[in-house]
Amino acid sequence: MPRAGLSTQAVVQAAVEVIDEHGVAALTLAAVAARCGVAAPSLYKHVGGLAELKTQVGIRVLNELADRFAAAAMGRSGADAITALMHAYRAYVVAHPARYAAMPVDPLHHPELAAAGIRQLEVIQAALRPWRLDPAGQVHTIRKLRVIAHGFASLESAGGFGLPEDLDETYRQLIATLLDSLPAHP
Amino acid sequence: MPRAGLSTQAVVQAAVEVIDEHGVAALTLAAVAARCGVAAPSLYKHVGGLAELKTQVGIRVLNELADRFAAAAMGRSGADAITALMHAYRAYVVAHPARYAAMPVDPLHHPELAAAGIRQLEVIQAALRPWRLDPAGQVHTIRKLRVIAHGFASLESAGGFGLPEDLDETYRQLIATLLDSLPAHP
DNA sequence: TCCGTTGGCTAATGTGCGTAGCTTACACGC
DNA sequence: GCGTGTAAGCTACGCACATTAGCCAACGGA
Repeated sequence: MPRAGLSTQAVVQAAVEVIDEHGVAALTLAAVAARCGVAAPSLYKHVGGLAELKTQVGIRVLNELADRFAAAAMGRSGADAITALMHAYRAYVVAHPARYAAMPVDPLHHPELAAAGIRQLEVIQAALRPWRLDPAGQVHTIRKLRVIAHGFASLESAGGFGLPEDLDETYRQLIATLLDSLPAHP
Repeated sequence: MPRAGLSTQAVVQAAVEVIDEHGVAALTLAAVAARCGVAAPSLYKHVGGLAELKTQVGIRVLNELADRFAAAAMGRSGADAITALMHAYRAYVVAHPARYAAMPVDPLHHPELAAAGIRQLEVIQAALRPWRLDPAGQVHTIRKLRVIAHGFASLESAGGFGLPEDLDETYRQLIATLLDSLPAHP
């Protein structure tokens, strides 16, 4: 009985691969165990169960997106930075459509996910700084950016757009319109 | 052995009630059967199985929303009509948050759902008529409306907004910004 | 009243989650 | 090199759910 040498992160990695290949609905402990070359109950040595595994996957995905955010915002500011963030969001979802469906929509309500969610938030807040928005204005602006990014991404990743052509143009228009609606900044 | 007097529509109705009360993840044949006062296998006399039941629920929800659309657009035109449609969308989702999660995002790709999806589309196309958009402009505009409505609704119904106050204002701003971005019409 | 159809049932199978309890590989101390 | 404790694997089991098979009774029309 040689050991497989698993770890929590290895199990999460296998779960992400299962999702990428077969969709989020195919994430079962049986599938993950098979991919790890292990019997299903053995996974309980590394994760608390299916629910916890899904939470871990959520954390992983949130952090991956936060990494992309940080990279996209680096060296940019103002409208340029916001545009780069919005395109980084979409690029991640296009690269990993199934994985996006595993990203929790309300991370701040879950203690384990909150840290990863706040990482994303901070990058956006920094990018908005040049506008010197009042707190309420900042809340509305972040919400509107999120509505557009999430709305577009969830529709695109779920195949919700009938005609695939010109999606870039639609997304560009959405971003441009939102930026135009912000007050001018120096 | 008295009969329960079920029908396909009665089973779908029970499924919608289960979703409303316990969330879309709780939609199981066992739960629907219990609500109907029937053993689970008996449901197969009325629906083909869980997958088909979910499709039927999707059709029901799509049509309910299309009904709201038709009612909201009646007697209005132009920006007034678009605004009414957007608020009808959100009002439906606020009234039935769990049900919204059962609404398929890509109805046009499924023959059984397409008719209900097209009903919605036609109401929006009619409301946009005063702008006399060229076909590409119409596609982009409908997509943008959908991104905003679906993005906002899915975040709101999933508890994705941290602060509940002022959500009306955020949504109003999104609609107003989009309408402002359209060319003026006579 | 008779009989075919139809809507209900029980029984059984397969899959998946999760628990209990056993065994053994491996790292560490001597 | 040799115990030995821990932890990583295992099998066996119970439960929930979807689905199929096959039985039986209720209902409605001739």
